[in-house]
Amino acid sequence: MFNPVGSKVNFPQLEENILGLWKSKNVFQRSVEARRGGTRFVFYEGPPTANGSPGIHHVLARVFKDVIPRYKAMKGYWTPRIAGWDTHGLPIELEVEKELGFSSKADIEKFGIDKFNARCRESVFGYLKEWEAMTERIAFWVDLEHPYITMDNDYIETCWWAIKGMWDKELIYQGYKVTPHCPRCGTSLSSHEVALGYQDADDPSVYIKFKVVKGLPDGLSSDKPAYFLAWTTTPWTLPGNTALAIDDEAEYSVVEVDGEYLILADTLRERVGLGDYKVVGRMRGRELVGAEYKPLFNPHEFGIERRRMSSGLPLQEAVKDLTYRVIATDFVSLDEGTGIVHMAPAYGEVDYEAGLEKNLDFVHTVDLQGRVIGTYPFSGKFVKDADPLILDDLKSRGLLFRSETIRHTYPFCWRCETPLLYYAKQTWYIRTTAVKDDLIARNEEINWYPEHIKYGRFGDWLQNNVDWAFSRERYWGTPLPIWQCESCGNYECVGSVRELENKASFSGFKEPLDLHRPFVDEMTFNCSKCKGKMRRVPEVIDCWFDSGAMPIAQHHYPFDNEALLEDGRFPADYISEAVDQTRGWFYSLHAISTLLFNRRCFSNVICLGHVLDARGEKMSKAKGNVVEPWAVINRYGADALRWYFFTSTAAGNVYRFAEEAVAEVSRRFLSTLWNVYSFFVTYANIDRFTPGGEGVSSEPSELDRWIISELNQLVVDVDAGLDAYNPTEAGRRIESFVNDLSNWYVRRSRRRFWKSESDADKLAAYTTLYECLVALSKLLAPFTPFLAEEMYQNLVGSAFPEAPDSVHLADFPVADEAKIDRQLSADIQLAMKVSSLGRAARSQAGIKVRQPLAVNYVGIDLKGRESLERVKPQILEELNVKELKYDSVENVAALDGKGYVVVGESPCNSAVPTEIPPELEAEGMAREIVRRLQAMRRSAGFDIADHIITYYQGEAYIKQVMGDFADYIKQETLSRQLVDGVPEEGVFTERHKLSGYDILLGVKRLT
RNA sequence: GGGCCAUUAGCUCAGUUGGUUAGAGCGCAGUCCUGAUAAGACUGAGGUCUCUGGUUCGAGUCCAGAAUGGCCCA
Repeated sequence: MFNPVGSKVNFPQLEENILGLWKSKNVFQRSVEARRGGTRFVFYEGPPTANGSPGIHHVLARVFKDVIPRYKAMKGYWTPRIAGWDTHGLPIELEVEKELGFSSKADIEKFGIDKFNARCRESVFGYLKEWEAMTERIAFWVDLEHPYITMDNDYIETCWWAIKGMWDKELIYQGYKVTPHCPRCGTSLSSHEVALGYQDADDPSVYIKFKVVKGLPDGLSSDKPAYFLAWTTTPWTLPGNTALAIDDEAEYSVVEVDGEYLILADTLRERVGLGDYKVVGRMRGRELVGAEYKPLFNPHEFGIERRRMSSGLPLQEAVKDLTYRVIATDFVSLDEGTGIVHMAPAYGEVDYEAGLEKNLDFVHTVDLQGRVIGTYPFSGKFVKDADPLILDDLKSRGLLFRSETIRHTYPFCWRCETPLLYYAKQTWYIRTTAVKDDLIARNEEINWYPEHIKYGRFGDWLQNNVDWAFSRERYWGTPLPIWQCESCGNYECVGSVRELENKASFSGFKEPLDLHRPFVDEMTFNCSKCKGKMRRVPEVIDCWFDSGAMPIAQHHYPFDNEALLEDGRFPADYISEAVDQTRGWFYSLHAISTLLFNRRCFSNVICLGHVLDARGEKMSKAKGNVVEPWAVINRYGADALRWYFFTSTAAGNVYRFAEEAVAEVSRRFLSTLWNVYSFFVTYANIDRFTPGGEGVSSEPSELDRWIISELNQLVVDVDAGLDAYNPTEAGRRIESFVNDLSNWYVRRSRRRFWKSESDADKLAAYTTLYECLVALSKLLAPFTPFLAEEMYQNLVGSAFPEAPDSVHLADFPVADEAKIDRQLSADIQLAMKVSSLGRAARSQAGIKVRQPLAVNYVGIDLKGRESLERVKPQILEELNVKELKYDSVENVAALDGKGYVVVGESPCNSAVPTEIPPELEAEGMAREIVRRLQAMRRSAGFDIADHIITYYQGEAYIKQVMGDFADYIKQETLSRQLVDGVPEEGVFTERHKLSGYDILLGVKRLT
């Protein structure tokens, strides 16, 4: 006997029970260990940070992370899954700063880096409990008891080892990077922070004249001075100017103004206010390239260093008549300004990039507090205060053409509202460009889902690879393991704790070991070159490096697990994260593994779309459209949410999330399946059906063979879908199978289950439906692990004590392809279509299906007739007709209006007669009475299997029908007797009017 | 400003190498069936396939441009 299953179900409650079962039986660990001998299937968990509560998008990622390993485990792979936590990084620092009310790095240093980092360490697991609860509740099976943690000493040590490996290959270097810098806080801001602080601001909008000294275009008299006209909104960057940029395709004009020549883009003459002046020459931009001009301020005259942007930034000697060149770049705008762009490589990212490419000079005229340095008249001023003084100076020298103000959006520090300066700072780089070809080649070996990421977003990113600026001037992170000699400037990179301890005159070690700042900063040793004191550089590293090093760092490679790279634990077979990780974790994994080993890091990756709100807009606290995952799970259950994520759209698309969509999934799919399951258990218990019992070697009916054929095809398709990392297709196939199972197989089979005699046909029906439900529980196990388990426990657990005691320990179904009958499948499909047409014809003729008809004509070709003939009984029953007759489509169409109603057109149509002979009308009446009696049984609260006595009273026609169809009525309603007379006292009684005849019916339960 | 993705019925989504009349679910209206019943079936209404051009005998599908939304960069 199976446990009784009601038609109503509380999924969240069911799931909580299953969680208890898994825990008590230790099912997750066993599902891994049971396959220990199998081929290893490696999953890498991209570590989330646990210092915020998990959102709905985390649920999406986690269920995709879950479904594939579950499937692989059922396919016999050994698939341990290790959890991980990302514990470093700016967001954590910012939160602690907020807690402490800090506004700058100076506050942190005053507070003490040790105390600050201790706070960070406490805060990183602020939401750990919630993360663990969520992970468990949605059935993401991952080993939470032994996670890797990026702040552990061992983890950091592997990062050091990796950095040292790159250092030894000369892939690490120090360079400049232009970053948004807050001069008050003294720190760079991340792009995320910059985005927080855009505001409208009034700034200067000035046109500056740069005097041409060489390369003046031909045909211009050299007796008049010529100037390049350039535009800027940041006058303070002008002393840092080292080049002018033009567009080499654009047309430039020379305009004569008050005895001077001004050069600018022709299309911008009008805008600049020179439209009415005489154009004395025109040329392509490329003709201007190489022309030389005199700097506005020669740095050597103001005590400023001039460096060359080649490797090492060599200092340049003082030059009295310094000139700079005009270069061509591809970012010169012809929509605003003058078409000639002022370039200050120290204060602009594109400027800096162009500087590297064109080997320009590099001049810093501002310090990190935003004050002008050197001996300018405006030195010592904050840059914004220096602006007007600079303009006055230029004006006095006749170099200011026009000066206005402009209102535009400019980034400000989100903490202190100070305007940000783009500022070139020293940064440590990883020379990823040195392995660009390898990065691209290794990407060839990765299967991306969706495919377009491979050569699109990710491939493009690799094609345009730039070196990885991986140092951060922060506190809570993996310290950069580079020490510098105080006296000779020599750098040494350290690759392990032991290496550090063994350095000459090493000191500063404190128990217990903590590789974070400030403790690591206190560790010093002697320079191998000059015996000077080596101190660690102040930077920590980008936390993307931490997470990208997880394949090795989680195993403390190579200090432990020396065989890691060869023992099947590398690379990953599978990872999955959302699409924003293409330049985050996907890249850091790929880059580190290519740099160190020139091997791919993962073989298959599902790249998920983002979860947006129902209107397709980003969820944000400000908009108040954030979906709380617990609310959804507590209402509909984790399976419903999982199924929604798997099947609602292709994994790479955005998800338009609405709670109602989860409700629909629950109704449409989970409830339908549950109904089938409940139906089966209810009747199987009544008939004491025992699966696998010795018994009648039953002859499966056409219908049974059909659903078994469909089932085996389903197994093939689901297996293929999951094997191709496409849970969406696989899930949708299951959905359509369940629909067929419920709406055709079960509906068509109902009579077989509730008929009284237990014959071979009945047994075949039970056996077939049982097989379908058990197979479904296994197919669904990776997708909806709770419902699958519930069904499995009841269907298999009770009948086969020797079977695995969890569906997640079972093997994935294997299709018996011999049972796939494509012809039969096509036959039934056609039967469904013909039934549909027949019902439509009845509907138009106004004849209900309960009314039997003598014949239904089907217009169809010969091949179709053969098909239908094979499944004829099903159609006769479905349409409630005595006979199915075939003819050509034309002949059937011709019946329309001649006593028939015809529906459909090529390739088939259907005709039903409108006249009903009396004997069929009586039969219809009998069925009508049966239906009323059935409804009354239910209203009276009888059990399905209760036998009854039926009372009736009515006119002669009713009595005749009751008599003629007595056997039928008795059988259908489980009536022992049909009594023509007044029901006894207390009998459930109803009065009906059927086709104009009054009838009184009573039902009495027999005990 | 650049790159990638998306845009198909009121809503959520399918739509294969270009090929007959563009489909499903939900919702809506109506009818039916019913001991799976807070399900189910059928019918109907609902589409300038975002827009503009192009290639082609033929475009939802290929190409170019634009718009809107999303993501990543700047």
